[in-house]
Amino acid sequence: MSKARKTVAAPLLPVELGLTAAIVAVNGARPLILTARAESEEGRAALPSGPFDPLTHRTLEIGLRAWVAEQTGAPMGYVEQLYTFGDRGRHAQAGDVAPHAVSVGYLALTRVSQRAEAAAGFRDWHEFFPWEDWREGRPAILDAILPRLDAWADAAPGRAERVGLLFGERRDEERTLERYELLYEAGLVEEAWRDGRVDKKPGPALGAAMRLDHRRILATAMGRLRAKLKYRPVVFELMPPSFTLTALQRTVEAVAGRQIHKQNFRRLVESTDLVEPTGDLAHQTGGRPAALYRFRRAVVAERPAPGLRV
Amino acid sequence: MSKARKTVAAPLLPVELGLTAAIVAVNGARPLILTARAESEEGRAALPSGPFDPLTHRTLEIGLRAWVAEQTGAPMGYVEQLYTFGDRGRHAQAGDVAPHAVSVGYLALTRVSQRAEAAAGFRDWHEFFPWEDWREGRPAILDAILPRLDAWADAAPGRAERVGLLFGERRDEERTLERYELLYEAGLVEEAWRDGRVDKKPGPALGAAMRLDHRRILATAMGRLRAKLKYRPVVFELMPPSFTLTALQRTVEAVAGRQIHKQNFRRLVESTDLVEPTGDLAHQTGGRPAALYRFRRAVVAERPAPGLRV
DNA sequence: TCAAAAGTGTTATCCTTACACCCATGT
DNA sequence: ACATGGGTGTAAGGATAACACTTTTGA
Repeated sequence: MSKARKTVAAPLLPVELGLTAAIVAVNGARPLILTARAESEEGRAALPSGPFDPLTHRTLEIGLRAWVAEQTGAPMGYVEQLYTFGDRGRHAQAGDVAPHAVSVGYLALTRVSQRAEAAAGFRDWHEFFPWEDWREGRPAILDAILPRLDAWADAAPGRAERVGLLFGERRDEERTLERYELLYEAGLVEEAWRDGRVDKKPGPALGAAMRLDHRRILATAMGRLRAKLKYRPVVFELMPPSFTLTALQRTVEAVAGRQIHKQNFRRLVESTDLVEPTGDLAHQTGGRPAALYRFRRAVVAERPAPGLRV
Repeated sequence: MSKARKTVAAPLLPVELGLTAAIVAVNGARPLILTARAESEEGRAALPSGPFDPLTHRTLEIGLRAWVAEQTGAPMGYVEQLYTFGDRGRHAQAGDVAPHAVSVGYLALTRVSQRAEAAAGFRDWHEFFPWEDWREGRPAILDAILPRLDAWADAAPGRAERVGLLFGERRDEERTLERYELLYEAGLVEEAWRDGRVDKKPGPALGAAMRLDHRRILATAMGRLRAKLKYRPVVFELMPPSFTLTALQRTVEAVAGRQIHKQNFRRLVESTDLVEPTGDLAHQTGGRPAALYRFRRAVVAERPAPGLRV
């Protein structure tokens, strides 16, 4: 604690900086992630990513918006920085061309039309995280996962508690990253043995793998989004201008990965003043027509933490 | 939404990457931030910062730990990445030598001995954020701040709501960054006119300024720490191995910047099983001796979100 | 004996959760 | 007429917030 007064003013070393985006949309009840089919790495899915060009872009976020608009043609509404990944493991497979590239991960929210979905490269995020969908109750795939995790947990103390906490009924839906990292440690996802960190375990790899550490970035995005729903009105970035309360609920459920009690959800939405009726009705519901609502942008200025504390 | 399948594989452009740390400790009732006296910029306080050297450090965090240990001699316990700042504004004053340096900000928690505090460069964080200390009720400095903010708010619609929401009695203590940024927008902090973004407003600058955007990083660190207290047992990184419940409360209050109801705090601590009695008593309390407690590390494995939801 | 801080008991209120039924429409 | 989803009322339980008083020690 003696020389704390000295600032290192040595010249910084150049590093290659990439920007990677987890662009999320919801279509009906399907949570979607925009993928770019990678040309290398055996066609594994990748998140769209591009370089940060400090000469043309004033800030990181401006750089991101620029090339996502260029690649997807759709402007992103909500954009939020997630995390900066500087792990050497990222490039274990990449031929060591750039063993130290640093990548800044972003979460972006957008809307997608019914038909543009597949054409644009959107895929259900549960293809990559099948264990995260508890909307129909405990996902069946856990019957395949838990025995393998239990076997791994038996080999060291403390592991069993982590498994129970992250994958049990009482799990916290926001801890998607920790769940993925646990599966990585346990050698059950392809990335783990591809990076050469952990030996391949017997049995199939869990979920579709992604390029580099993109699945980790997606896990981070999912967790952050699930957490953010509760205290910021971000769901509305995923909704069309007017929507029914059931559509809103389906969207929240798609993101949160679990069912929500209908009445309580409605009371919550009403009590928060997040929406107001447009006066119109939706008739294509299959049953009684539903009242249409729109987001009240004003709440953001009124309440300290407007969100849907489901 | 048409060409989303193409991954940009163009070579990344080199960028200078720095690591900046907000190293926090609490001494008694004083929340502290470790500063490095900057040699340039008229002796303004700076956060310790250093370059990321990709050749010697495997990850960003390892790089950070290495040079903080080197500079301060004290190993950091808890370390968490905050945000990556790539704003050109950072260097408006720096002579345009490196107009596009990117800096990764970190929050670190450490313990400080009674006497090492000043010698090591620790300063009360309220020197930089005097409006954040509501422990004795509404801070007096608001009498000087609010009229100036109100004047600024009168010039455009919507501003008054933001001011009320961020600086009123019902404010959210976690939104330190937004408060700082509002003062920046309003031209009331030195950084605002130093960066040339906003004209200097009449009246003194609020709080002590810091080098570059270090005060913004500190604001981010304070907000993140205040939020984290509530769902992770991070306070204990600031406590000695054994402590009284009152000392724990003082520490939480120092970080949160507000008073806590004694009985409710104690019940909360008990109900969460975060601590256990050591069996010893502290006699230097000035009154009745207090029971000493220690942190129960086991809770982390037991409960989904262990923290002090004050 | 008294100042100073430790430590406890109780109540009112709000929020969360759960449950079950009726309503309006398109087919 | 009936299937389908829209829409509501109410009650129990737990968490939170507010209150004031007793206890134990060092000086």
